[in-house]
Amino acid sequence: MPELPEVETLRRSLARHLVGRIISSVTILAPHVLTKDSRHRISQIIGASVSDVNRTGKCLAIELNNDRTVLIHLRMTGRLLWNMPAGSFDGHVHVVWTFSPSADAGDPEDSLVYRDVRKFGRIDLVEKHAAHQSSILQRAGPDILSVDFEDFSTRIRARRSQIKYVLLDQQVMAGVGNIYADEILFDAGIHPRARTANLTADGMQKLYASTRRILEKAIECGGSSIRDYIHTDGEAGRFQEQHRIYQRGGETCFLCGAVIQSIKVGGRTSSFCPRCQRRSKAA
DNA sequence: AGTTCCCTGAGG
DNA sequence: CCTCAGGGAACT
Repeated sequence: MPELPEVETLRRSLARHLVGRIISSVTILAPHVLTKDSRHRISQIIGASVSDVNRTGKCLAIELNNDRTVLIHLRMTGRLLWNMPAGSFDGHVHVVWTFSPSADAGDPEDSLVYRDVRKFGRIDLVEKHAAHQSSILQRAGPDILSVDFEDFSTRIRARRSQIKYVLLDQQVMAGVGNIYADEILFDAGIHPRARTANLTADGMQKLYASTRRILEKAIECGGSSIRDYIHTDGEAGRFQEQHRIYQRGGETCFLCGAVIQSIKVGGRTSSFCPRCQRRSKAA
């Protein structure tokens, strides 16, 4: 569920907390969440300091000053929590990093916890120049906010399929998941099952504009907090208050009052307004 | 492009 | 108790 806006919100707060800090220890409680070949190399990060925190799609990259990178993909239920009280640790805490106090500020020792109820998330440790070969990144296309209109439309049109299926395909472009795919398609007035080959020039323009508008607005709101999703410091995002279509099947459309439909596309629940999102018109 | 798997909490 | 959701890989 953390998608591009949630991961970008995380990236910003991690960058604030971590850059310049030295990793003093790593405790692995569930080896399973580390990729196989990184498990025995994890000690390579001890003593290194964090130089930067980057993001591609839904993947976080914690860059270290020893030419190593820690890649983290949270999948469904992964969470990164800053200074989680040790007393509230439960069976879902899988990795704990500690950071030594910075020399100048006299900070206390801080910790970053990786907690993941379903254990779908993955963490990898790679050499910086080989990060794109990690099992977490090797299939990912470019970050969807990094492409221009030309590239965007070329990539979409290269797949002859249902538009929502293509938006969810991280190989085409990375970052959009089920929530934002539904919100973007509603905003653009495009049916989730519209064939990419049938998109008009105007439809493609709208799709590009809506993708940027929705994702950028969601980032401004600190992402969406649904179910138990919270950010590193425990605060919630606010974009869920602006959801107009996601998980609203059976309710009425805010724009036209029609009953919102719920169908499956690519195995994912998809809500759309049958009046605002015409399949035949493709926008 | 559909299915299965991973995994667990939530809801019926 | 049973069923389902869901990101992504792997398989068909």
